[in-house]
Amino acid sequence: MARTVSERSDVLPLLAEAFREHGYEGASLALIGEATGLGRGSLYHFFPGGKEEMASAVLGEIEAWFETNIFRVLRTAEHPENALLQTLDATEEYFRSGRRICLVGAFALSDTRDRFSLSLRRYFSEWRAALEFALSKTGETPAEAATHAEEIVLSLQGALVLARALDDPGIFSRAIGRVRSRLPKARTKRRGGAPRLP
Amino acid sequence: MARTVSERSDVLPLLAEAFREHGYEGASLALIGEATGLGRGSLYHFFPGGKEEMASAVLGEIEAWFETNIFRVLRTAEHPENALLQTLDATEEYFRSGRRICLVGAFALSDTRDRFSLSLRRYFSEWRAALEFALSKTGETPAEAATHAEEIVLSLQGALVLARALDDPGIFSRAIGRVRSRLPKARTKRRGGAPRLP
DNA sequence: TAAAGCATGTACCGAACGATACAGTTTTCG
DNA sequence: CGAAAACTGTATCGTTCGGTACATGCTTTA
Repeated sequence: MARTVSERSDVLPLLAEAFREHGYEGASLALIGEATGLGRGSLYHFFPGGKEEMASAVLGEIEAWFETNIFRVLRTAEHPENALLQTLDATEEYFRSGRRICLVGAFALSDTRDRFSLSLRRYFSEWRAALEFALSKTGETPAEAATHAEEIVLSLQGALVLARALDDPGIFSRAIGRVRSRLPKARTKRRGGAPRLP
Repeated sequence: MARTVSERSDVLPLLAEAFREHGYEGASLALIGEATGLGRGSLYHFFPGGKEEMASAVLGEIEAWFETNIFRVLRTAEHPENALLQTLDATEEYFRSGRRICLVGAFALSDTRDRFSLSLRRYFSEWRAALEFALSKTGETPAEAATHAEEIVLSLQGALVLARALDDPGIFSRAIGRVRSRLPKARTKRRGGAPRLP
């Protein structure tokens, strides 16, 4: 009765969506099975550790995505001003302009926080550190950069909460816009090398 | 086997604490019974509607507290600048300087959002509206006041998320401080009567 | 003090939970 | 081809879930 070959990585997005919609406790195995199209057997084949391993894997993939598309970009950019704008765009797209919640933030406010505290800390502190690094490269003082970075992460998270509660994604877009407008201005002079995204 | 007379209002804070710690789904009746010291019988005597009514009552009490201590103060203050500072202090105290999460925010990010969507909307929109009103009375333009109010609520919520995730209450205190410093300055001149704003 | 009504603890219910066992089916590869 | 490995659906485990029933005892009224 086996079906076509599935890969663990294939079900991760579906799994993530299920946890996003229902939370850790709320996502029952029946629900997860429905969301992924997999039976309990398959689920436990891919994730022997059960529900906890499923959530852990989802968090891992989220971290990996942010590491690739946000943190690394901020850390390695030649032009930090452009990198900041670029990662802000990527963030807005990732959260579907406020229609999608941050699973990490949701976990942080739930009682699953303790279970995944390491992942949660890493996610937020890396984000903050990467922003801080890029901001300080734009010429902000260490103190300014630290405060500014913290405020950016916090604004995005708060905007997601509010957007969700008021069912108004515009709140998130506006918050992103405000963050963008407070960024150090990018140099207008474009050097000949490899121009960053427009 | 009855014990001393309890009042419904007596158990609400304990109930709130249980929901804060474990979330709606995570707070089982066994846990709630333990937290409140009440058996299922008493619980269902006070809250015939079961768990949903318990959570509803808790949200109601939270709303009432904010209405009294925050929203009304902002709406009826003679000196909005002072009211803003005062309610900010009250907010910091309420959230125990970042050590306590916002149950309403937590609910907003969980799958219980739909169940209590009305309460969640009311809480945040009243908060925002009250801030907006007070800010516009300080002389901010309607557009400025609206944006500013939204940003304050959002910052506080985001700070609570971050403080929880990073286990660093200081994040919340710093955020409050930043909000405070961006408030329109209160007039130092104190007139005897009831001074109106220009 | 006796009746009345409220408050409470205990036992219990069916349903759903997370998890496991296992047989059956497909894929892989020598 | 044929055996080993990978995969998946079903049945079922023991537990816990939210919720109910009810007898017992306390507090209040008279």
